[in-house]
Amino acid sequence: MKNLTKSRSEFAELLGRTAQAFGLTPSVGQIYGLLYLSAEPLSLDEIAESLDLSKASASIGTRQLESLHAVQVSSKNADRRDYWEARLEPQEVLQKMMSTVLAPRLANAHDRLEGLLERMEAEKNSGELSNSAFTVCQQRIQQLITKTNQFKTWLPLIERFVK
Amino acid sequence: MKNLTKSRSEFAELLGRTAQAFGLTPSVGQIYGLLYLSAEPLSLDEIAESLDLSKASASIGTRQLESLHAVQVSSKNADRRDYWEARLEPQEVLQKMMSTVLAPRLANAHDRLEGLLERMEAEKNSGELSNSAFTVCQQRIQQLITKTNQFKTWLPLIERFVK
DNA sequence: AGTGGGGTTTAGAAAATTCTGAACGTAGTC
DNA sequence: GACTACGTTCAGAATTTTCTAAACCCCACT
Repeated sequence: MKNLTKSRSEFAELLGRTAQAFGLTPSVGQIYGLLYLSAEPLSLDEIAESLDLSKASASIGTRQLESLHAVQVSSKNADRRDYWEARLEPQEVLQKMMSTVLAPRLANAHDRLEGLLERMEAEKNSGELSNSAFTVCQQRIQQLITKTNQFKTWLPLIERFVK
Repeated sequence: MKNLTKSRSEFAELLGRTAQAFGLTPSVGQIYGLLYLSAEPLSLDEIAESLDLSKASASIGTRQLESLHAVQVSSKNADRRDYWEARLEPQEVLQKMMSTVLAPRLANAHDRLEGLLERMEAEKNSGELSNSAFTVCQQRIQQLITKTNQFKTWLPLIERFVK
């Protein structure tokens, strides 16, 4: 990483690993880390240069961060470059991620579990699954469905906490 | 996956992907999924056979799940095999993960940020970092530290919610 | 003490993910 | 209407993660 002090690039790497923990790529986290400590907005080339990334990665990364509302783009006039800057409220980024990433996944999981229950009933009827095995499965999956429903209810509450 | 009905192996795969979202390996999730729907405890060989995994993966996976309190091991007498069964309360597994995985990471992140601040001050004094740039960095990292502290406070509260 | 059935370890194979270079599209400028 | 400076796309290279096979250890039984 050129162009950055040791500690600023260390910060970027820290955020890179953090991003991974959230299922994002390291470079996305690094970009956010870079912008988060930057006094002014940076162009794509500056980002790629500072973090020693290809422009391609920088482009993909910034767009993804934008879709997560973690950064915003602007343009200095008389310059056709895009300039990127971090939104400085990590809580809001987190909140957005919860509603745009976590919530849909939860809904998806819920649907899959429902579908699974149906297919298991079919397997019971066709004899592939013994009655007693089915009972166990049904009961446990039902419990899981209930829990995901509960969690869905709590999610907005947790969001407000985090904010 | 031999030995399992279509829907049971689908459930295992679903949990495999879910596990990845939590930073675990797919096989770990699959094993939990298998045990979660199993009426009786299973031996290592049965797990490997059912999920089409090597015994090595099964061994590593079960041990990791044990450390997360997601499964427990027992032995039928007159049989030296280990028999594994799922703990059926996913909430408690989640809670345990929060305290054993999330909390230490938070603490670690906190320490790193503190260290970073110090090193940045040094960089300012040595002239590597301009005064104005330092001010921005300091302020923003400080904000981050404050937030992680807040989050640390909330964590136990959230844990109780999830349970 | 030797044997066999169990679990664990680990070097490296396989798979999955992430990143890059090169080609492309587009809009502003001369 | 060619040129240039920018962002984007995508095939495949590079890296990282995950899994496996084989060697190993340990204990129970003989």
